[in-house]
Amino acid sequence: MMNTTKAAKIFKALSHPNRLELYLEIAGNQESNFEPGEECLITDIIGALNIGAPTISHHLKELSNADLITTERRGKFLVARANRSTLLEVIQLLGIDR
Amino acid sequence: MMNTTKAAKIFKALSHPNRLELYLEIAGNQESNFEPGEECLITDIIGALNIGAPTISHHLKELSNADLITTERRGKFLVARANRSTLLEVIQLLGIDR
DNA sequence: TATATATTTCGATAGTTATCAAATTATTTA
DNA sequence: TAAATAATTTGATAACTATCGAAATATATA
Repeated sequence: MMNTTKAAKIFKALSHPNRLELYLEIAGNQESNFEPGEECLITDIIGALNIGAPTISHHLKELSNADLITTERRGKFLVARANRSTLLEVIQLLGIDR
Repeated sequence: MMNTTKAAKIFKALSHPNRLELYLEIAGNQESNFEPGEECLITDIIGALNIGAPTISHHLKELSNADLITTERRGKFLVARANRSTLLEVIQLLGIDR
């Protein structure tokens, strides 16, 4: 269920430039490929963003805790996917459509 | 212009439960009254939320810095109004509509 | 099995911030 | 003008967090 506490947590997850960039990278890669098989590989993102792997790991956990993404290990790699529904719910709370 | 830095700042402004509550109070009061004269009086909010006036003042400044609200002094009182357009812009950045 | 690669955990640090009490400023009203 | 009300500023503190390097773990591959 969505409430202000949960919503604040979601916004917090998106409140840091690097972490927001990370989320957009994950959400963006997802939408640019229609194949379900072409998810976002974290190892590629680490190269693109200018922060170390430990920090990426930390950020991923926060995005995951906020239900903004899901992650899945595929062999040696980590695959991330964006949860559009979480974003939709929190936007509804803001009542932007009224 | 909207970019990730600006967007992160907006999300940060909404990332604290009390401040989000404050924003929703401002945005909510606004929509419940159609008269432009019936804005949201801060003095009423201070009674409703469980935090002191200095903290409210601090939060208002952050919401204002993020362009989420505008404030105006009316005599002894402060009046707040929500900026819907800022919210719309940041939602567009998230690409939820694609 | 030994090495290489990908990610996470740990420990530490520097910077940020939500909150309050006290004092101050702005405005109205008695 | 004096007192009351509304809001802000100041100064302090406790809690949080983004980041890193180093070490540990997981997995694949030579």
